[in-house]
Amino acid sequence: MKQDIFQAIADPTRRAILTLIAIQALTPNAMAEKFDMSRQAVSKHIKVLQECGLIKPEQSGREIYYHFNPKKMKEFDNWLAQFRTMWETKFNQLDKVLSTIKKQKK
Amino acid sequence: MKQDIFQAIADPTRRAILTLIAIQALTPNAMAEKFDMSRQAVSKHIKVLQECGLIKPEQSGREIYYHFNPKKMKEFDNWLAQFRTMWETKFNQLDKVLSTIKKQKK
DNA sequence: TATATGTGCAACTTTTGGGTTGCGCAAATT
DNA sequence: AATTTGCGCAACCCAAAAGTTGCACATATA
Repeated sequence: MKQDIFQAIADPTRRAILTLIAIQALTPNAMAEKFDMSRQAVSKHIKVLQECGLIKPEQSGREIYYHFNPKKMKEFDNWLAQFRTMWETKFNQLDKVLSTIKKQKK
Repeated sequence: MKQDIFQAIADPTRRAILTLIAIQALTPNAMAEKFDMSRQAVSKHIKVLQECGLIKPEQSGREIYYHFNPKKMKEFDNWLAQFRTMWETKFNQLDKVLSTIKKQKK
């Protein structure tokens, strides 16, 4: 099951994980302690995040440190770019488009 | 049921709707024709998008044109901002953090 | 006024997703 | 060598979400 980066971010726990490990890499157990949640539940979220490339594992003995992958997160930024001009321009172009459609109907 | 903007964006059909109406406002029927999907299914997605404020309805007789709300989308951009510095800096700070943790363990 | 069209709402079915439990394995500890 | 610890994997349960069907209602059109 190939995971989607948008779907990965939809879950609030996974967003919290990303915010945490953006500061410092953590093991699954360490994450589970931060949230009031079982290790296995956290592990499932880790799997989703890892499958879509948002986090990367780093083995250290029997512990695994997961760290954040900013490059993958940039894909969001790329997707958002198509809308960015719309909130940056004070002059709202949507109203223009809408009225244009209405005129065409007449 | 208050909808979450992250969850709203998670669905590929809803993202397609946003991309479509960012260009020009559309009615539910017009959207359903674009996708291979029933009007009612599209209407459900519309409801989700509307509840979280990403789109706004504009009544015109018996038709309803839904248009994109860029301001709401900017909330997503705001959340993304916390990670932006990480992919902008060429020098990857994560490796530093990771090695720091390892040292602390010793 | 009768009919067609565009829409939302509610009930139902099917699929997906988050969480728990139980297990096995490998690395550390005794 | 035996035990503890950290982890992933698989099976299962339950809640939520996506899609379908049927309906009601309001606005156009004949």
